[in-house]
Amino acid sequence: MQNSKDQLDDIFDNFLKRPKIFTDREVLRPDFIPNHLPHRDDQIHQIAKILAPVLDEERGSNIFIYGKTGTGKTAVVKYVLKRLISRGHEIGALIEDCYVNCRLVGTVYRVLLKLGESIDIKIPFTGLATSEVYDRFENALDNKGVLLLVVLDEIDALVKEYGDNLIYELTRVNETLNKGKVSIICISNDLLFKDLLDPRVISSLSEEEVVFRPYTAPELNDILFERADISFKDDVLTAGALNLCSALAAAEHGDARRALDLLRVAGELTERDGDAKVTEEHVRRAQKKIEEDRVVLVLKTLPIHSKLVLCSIYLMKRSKVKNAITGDVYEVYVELCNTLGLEFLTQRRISGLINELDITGILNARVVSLGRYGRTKKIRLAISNVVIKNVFSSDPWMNKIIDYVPKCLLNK
DNA sequence: TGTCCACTGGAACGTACGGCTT
DNA sequence: AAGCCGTACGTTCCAGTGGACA
Repeated sequence: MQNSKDQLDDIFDNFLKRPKIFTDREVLRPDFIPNHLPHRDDQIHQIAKILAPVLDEERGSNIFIYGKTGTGKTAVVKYVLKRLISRGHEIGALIEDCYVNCRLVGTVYRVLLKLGESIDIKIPFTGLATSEVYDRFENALDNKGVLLLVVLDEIDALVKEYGDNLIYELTRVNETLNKGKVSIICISNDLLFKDLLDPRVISSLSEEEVVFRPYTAPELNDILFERADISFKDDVLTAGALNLCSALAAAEHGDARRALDLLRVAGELTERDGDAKVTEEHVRRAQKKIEEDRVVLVLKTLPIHSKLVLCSIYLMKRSKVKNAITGDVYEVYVELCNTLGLEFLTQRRISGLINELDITGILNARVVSLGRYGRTKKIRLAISNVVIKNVFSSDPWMNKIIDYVPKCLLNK
């Protein structure tokens, strides 16, 4: 006991004595909005000009913003809106904004709920018809006479799932309201997203379009340099580490979020090791750690049947089955369910779950035709056996079957 | 060249649940 | 309490299909 106390004291002492790396690590978080956004002056000015009429309490044009992840779309919009709203409030204009990430919020109903919250109306999180929520929102907006700037981020996710009805209704609000007004700013990662929209929606929504090109490696370097300056202590970050972060992120379609993540995690690893400087080696380890952490999180939070499907493919790979196809995976899956005494789902459902696992990047599933042996999916694990074994060994259900040898594989 | 396999994937529908309005 | 609503998760049905094989 004495021994472990001494060890603990050592750990705490070392922690307190370690070289300090960060002055403010929050600056490197993806949702931090800095006071200066390098290489985005054009977009900032463009959006500001489009929205400026709002200060006269006139409706600004709707805006459509495109660009891949980590190109600064969200940061720029939030930055401009913050400045615009505060200026508006200075001169007593009735302007409010509401930012909604459609992918996180998930459904049309909940988007409306968020919009309602932003103008202080209370809407129950379930129980009402969507049209009722819409009416309440519209009435409240008109009563208050507010000009609302609605930002619908990752709008492509919502439209793919539920269609463009919400956008259509919102673009029409201004026709029915007397006092209140709405300006819509849609942000999409998907450049082909417009094809999904009704022509009427496109015409009213695309009054103005702003495109965000990916950052180049030198541009990423500038961004990282500015952030590192306020987040790291002096002389802690080596130039090599910073350059490597930009280069790695530039290779991944110029994703600034990715670059900042790399830098933050590299700093955290340096701190944990008690090292004095962040080096290229720390950045390389950070890259590995980010990917591993993502995979482990996905694996742990998978629903039980998805875990069973994944486990089936894992067991097949371990039994040296060369090409896992849907029908065989299903056979193993059913056997695992029976072993655990669980009800099994239909093959149609499992086919869908395999597609979902493919999207997360844990699997590669490719539709192939085997001629007269039919059409199916060839399925491969995209992560190592070791990771699956480790994660599933600590899962109360999966650890019962992680070493199981499926009988249906014995004669294959 | 036509057949036919083993699925794929869209669509409609069912069920359970929490929670609203009346 | 009854009736309705949105959401999540699943089933059932079925037309469609790429390409090996006879």
